[in-house]
Amino acid sequence: MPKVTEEHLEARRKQILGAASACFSRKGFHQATIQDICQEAHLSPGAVYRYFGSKEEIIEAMAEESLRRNMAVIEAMKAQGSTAQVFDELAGFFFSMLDDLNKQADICLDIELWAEAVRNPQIKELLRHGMDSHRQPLSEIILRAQEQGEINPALDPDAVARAMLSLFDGLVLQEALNQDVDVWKYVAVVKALLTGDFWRGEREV
Amino acid sequence: MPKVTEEHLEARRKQILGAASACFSRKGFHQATIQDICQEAHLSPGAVYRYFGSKEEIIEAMAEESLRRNMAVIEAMKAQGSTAQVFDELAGFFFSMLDDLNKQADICLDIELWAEAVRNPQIKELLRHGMDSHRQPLSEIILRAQEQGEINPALDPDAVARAMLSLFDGLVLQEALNQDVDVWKYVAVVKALLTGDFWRGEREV
Amino acid sequence: MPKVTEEHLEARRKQILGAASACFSRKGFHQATIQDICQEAHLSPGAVYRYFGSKEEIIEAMAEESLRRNMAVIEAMKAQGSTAQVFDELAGFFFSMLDDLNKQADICLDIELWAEAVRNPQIKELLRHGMDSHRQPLSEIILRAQEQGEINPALDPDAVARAMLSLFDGLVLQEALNQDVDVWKYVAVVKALLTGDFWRGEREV
Amino acid sequence: MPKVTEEHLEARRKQILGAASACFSRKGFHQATIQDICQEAHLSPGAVYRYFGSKEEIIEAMAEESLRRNMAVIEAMKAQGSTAQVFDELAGFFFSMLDDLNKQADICLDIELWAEAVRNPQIKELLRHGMDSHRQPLSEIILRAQEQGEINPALDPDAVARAMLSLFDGLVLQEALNQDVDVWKYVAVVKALLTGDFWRGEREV
DNA sequence: GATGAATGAGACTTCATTCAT
DNA sequence: TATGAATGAAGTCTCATTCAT
Repeated sequence: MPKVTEEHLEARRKQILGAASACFSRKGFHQATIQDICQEAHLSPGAVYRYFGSKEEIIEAMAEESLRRNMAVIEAMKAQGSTAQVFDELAGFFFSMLDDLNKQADICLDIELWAEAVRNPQIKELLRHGMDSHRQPLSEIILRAQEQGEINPALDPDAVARAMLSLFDGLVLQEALNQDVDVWKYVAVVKALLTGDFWRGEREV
Repeated sequence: MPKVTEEHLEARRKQILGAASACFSRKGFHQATIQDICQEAHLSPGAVYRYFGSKEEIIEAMAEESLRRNMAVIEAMKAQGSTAQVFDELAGFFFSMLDDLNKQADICLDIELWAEAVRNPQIKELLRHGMDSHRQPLSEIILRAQEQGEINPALDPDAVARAMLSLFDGLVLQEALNQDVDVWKYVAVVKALLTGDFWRGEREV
Repeated sequence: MPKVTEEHLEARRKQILGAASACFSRKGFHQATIQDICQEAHLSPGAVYRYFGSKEEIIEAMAEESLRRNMAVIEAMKAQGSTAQVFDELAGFFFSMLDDLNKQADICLDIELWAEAVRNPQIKELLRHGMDSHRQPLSEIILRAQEQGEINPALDPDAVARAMLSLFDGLVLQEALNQDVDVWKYVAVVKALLTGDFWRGEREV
Repeated sequence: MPKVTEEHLEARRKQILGAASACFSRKGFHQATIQDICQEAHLSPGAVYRYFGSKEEIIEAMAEESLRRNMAVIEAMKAQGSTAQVFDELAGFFFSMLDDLNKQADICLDIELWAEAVRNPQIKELLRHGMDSHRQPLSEIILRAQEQGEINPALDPDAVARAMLSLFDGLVLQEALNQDVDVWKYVAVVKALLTGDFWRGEREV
């Protein structure tokens, strides 16, 4: 019955990855132990090692899953056409982070992944690819906006996309350090920056 | 010979912290071992433990030193008066990062600290304080610019400051993942965002 | 297989405590290493730490076990009625020490525990409780003998009990220093002291 | 100037041994560190190692000194003639222990030495010799008392001496475990045992 | 003689991983 | 498949001892 096995395998992997996420976000990759994960997953070490060859592999699988989640969000963004809508989507993106109960855990994992990427080429490649996947559609949107005279054509679309990603990742970091950050005010600033409402306050935000 | 002691003590601490920085940026806090640091510093474990009570203490001392360095930069920024000059200083800030040979190592350490802060209250407090120290002078500059009608008064100055910090930290992260990032183009975008040259390309960058 | 667990756990604890006893009696608590114990028990450090949280815990568990053994002996003593029988029991107590092949090892452990008690409140409490448990039944026997006019009623029963314990512990110490002590002659003296045959030799011993 | 050197050497040794006593009685031989002793003696490790070749040597020198002190007491005892006086001396011995402010520290050291003797042949030899030196004069006194018909001649004088030493060492142990022991009542019992006042209470104590 | 910084072997403990059941 | 006891390498830290000053 390979089908049962297949489903079972996938279910177990999810179970383990979920437990791993919880542990990693609580303790970090290198301070969470396999035993921690086993306890969280209600599994024995032997069982875990049936589905993953090493702790390293769990970390990588978790990173992939984490990126897959983020990717889905950006896919939605890409679908939109007008520049204005992109900004709304971006705002929506920020908002959606806030409503998620697991926000703080996800933030912790993200930052943990940043640190891991610095030294683990596998993870670095994953994150870089994830970032590229975000940046490229943004780049295209920018380019189109420049062609339509909406955005300063002298700017490098790629650099603009990078700046936009920075505005997101920077907030992630700030929330990690201080849970009291007022995200809505921050989003207002981001909108203002991108729409030209920042410099001289002629319009309402 | 107490005369030697004071200088010597400080020199050794620097020696150890330097070695620790190197190891931590290469391997991360929790994967770099005390032995690694000893080898890098050409010292024995016993010697290291004469100057620091634990690995934890080394990490914290290193974090403090790292923040002290960053702090100096922002002090310069605070001194300036006009809004335009602030942006130049900011650009200068970006530039200075590039000229430093240790850039990559510093970036790695920064990100490592972000991850550590998530779980180590001691480090979190340090980073939060460092960020506050950067944000507050920025906030004041923004506020002044708003009073002079240069910046949209509807925006929260604090949130603006946060956005500016994001533009910096976000670049740090992107450089960590990809050393080929064109910082100059990125800086151009940041300037455009802050000066209003972003939306519609009426002025030169 | 939870069926194995309970028995197995207890068996392993005993195995480890046995090995620990051997090592401790050979080298002392602070000079016997965990590695020594592991070798003696044919176990790895990891296995030992599955059953005891620390070396300290092993010492305490061993102390408890040691006292439990001694306690059993005194229980027998308590059961007897006449004063004469108490002395026979006491003699029996001395004898039983001699027949045990592990005598020397037990003596070493006892003395080691005395020294440990001086500085380890946990152990001190254990030993004190053990001594109290010996002293109290003795006290009662003395008191009864005083009421029956057998023993000088001016003496404090508790102090008498202490003196009797001293006669035992003192021999333990002397055997530790010199294995050639003639225990039988010593027991004869103890009997003489307690029965009044000491002063002037009117009766046989 | 060899004379100065000689005095100096002796003074330093005493200083170090004094500090060592304090540390050893507080922490035990194997948990007190050379650094502890240095701090207590206001000396550097280098200085200590000029006067003693190793920690081991310090322990042995301390043991010797400790025994020399005890020896002096017993010498006084030996001088007395009548059996009654011996008992008074013995009582005096107990009393003198009580008045000494350092009593508790000395008790700790004694017990520490017992434990050390179990494993260190040097120390064992020292203690054994110390005990023999106490036992022999006692033996002779007993023998004389037996010849004069005061003490049961069927008893082995040596075993009697051992019992008397036990009564002393046993109290040392009990005081170590419980500082509230009433030494006076204990001494009364010892006297009663040795004078025949124990069995049947015809006389006052 | 004295200092105290430095050494480095070795102690305790942890934890990723394996394997008999 | 699953278990969880066992392994043992490796990590952090200590401390007796040495030696340049």
